[in-house]
Amino acid sequence: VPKKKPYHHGDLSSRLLEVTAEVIDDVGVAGLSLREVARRAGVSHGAPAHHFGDKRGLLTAFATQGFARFGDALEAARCSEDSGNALQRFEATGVAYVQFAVEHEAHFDVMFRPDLVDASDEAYAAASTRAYQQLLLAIQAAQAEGYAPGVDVETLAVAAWAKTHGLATLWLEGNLRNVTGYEDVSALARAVLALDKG
Amino acid sequence: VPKKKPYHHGDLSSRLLEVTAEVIDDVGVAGLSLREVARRAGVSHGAPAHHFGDKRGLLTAFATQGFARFGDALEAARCSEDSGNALQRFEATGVAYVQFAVEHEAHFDVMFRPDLVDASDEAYAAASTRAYQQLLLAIQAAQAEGYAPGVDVETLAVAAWAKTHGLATLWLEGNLRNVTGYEDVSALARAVLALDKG
DNA sequence: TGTACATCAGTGAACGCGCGTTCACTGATGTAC
DNA sequence: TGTACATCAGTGAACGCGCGTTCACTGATGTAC
Repeated sequence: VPKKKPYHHGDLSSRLLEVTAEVIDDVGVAGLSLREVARRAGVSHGAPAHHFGDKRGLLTAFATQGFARFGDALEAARCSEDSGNALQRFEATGVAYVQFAVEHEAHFDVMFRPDLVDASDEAYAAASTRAYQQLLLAIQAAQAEGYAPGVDVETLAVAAWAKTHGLATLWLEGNLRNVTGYEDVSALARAVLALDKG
Repeated sequence: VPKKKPYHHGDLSSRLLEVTAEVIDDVGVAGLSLREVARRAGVSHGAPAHHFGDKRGLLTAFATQGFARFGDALEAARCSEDSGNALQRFEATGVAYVQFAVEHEAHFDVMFRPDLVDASDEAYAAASTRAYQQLLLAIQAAQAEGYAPGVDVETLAVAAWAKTHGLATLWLEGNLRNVTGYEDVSALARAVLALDKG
């Protein structure tokens, strides 16, 4: 299948999203500007508006891309066949949550920011819902195998979400820098998430 | 004890901190500017620099104030005599964490932001350490009464912190808006934190 | 194959804006005698 | 009580900056015939 022959740049809108990640890595979300993104993409400062309308548009597309990849990562963990039972896969999904945040900090920093993003955007909503579904499915599977019998799924979901999201944000903000005794974030996440086994 | 007679305004630096909270409530941390703070305090735009040096200085003082109040709130919950045993007080401390975040959103939004704050500021470091101590003390007391025997305190602390911090941030960012069946955040927090009892 | 035309990606000048910071100053307050 | 002086809180003009957005445009690409 031959790629669509693009116009001038080739594939500017993808490239702008890549550059967005780089800029956020360098100067943070707050420091991101359309003009800097354009500059690094080697394109005039008006170009991004052509593809994304405005700054919010760019960030919405960026967050959507993040949620798509996030959903993939969670699904992969949830469906992994390495671990025998559903409870283990549930834990692995939680670890994947934290790992994704650390490995894709730029995306993660924008994904949950309704102040920066157009939350009513259809693609955005769909991608974030799909990611959340992975968490729910992992919990339901674990519960079907006897985990937390009789407890409301929604409550379990909030608990799992809070724990992983809290770990991720605390780590990214540098608040866990003093925690010793763990090789990396994943090891810490594994230890923390294993606590409420059974 | 008569109050110190102040200079012109009376107590401008306290007032500036109050106004900072109002501005953040209205336009978010990202939208905060020294000029707007000065404007709302009815003072020239150069005045804040006089008290706080620069923007980072203002935010550092604001975050420090937040941590001081936060520490008080956690300590009050940890030492509350309403609940009989240490495990209950540990849970109450967690609920207080979430409750503080929701009731003092402006402060909370700045407290954990090393990108906005001078983390090496002594008063800031002291206030945040003190708050963290409350969490540790609550856990140690619970453990002394048989909670999570043999588990590393640090791991327990990270788990508790992650859970409460995650709840708080998810709630504040509006991500738990769809969760039904709970009267308010505190009820949700209570349910979530009660899960890993025993 | 060649030509005329339509499309649309990207340009670059221009706009108006609010910001943080600096700095010489004013004038209110407190203090020494 | 009164006067001279020192302190310092707050003023306001000025600076230079980068930003988001708009818009008439250029010119490369694709298409119809």
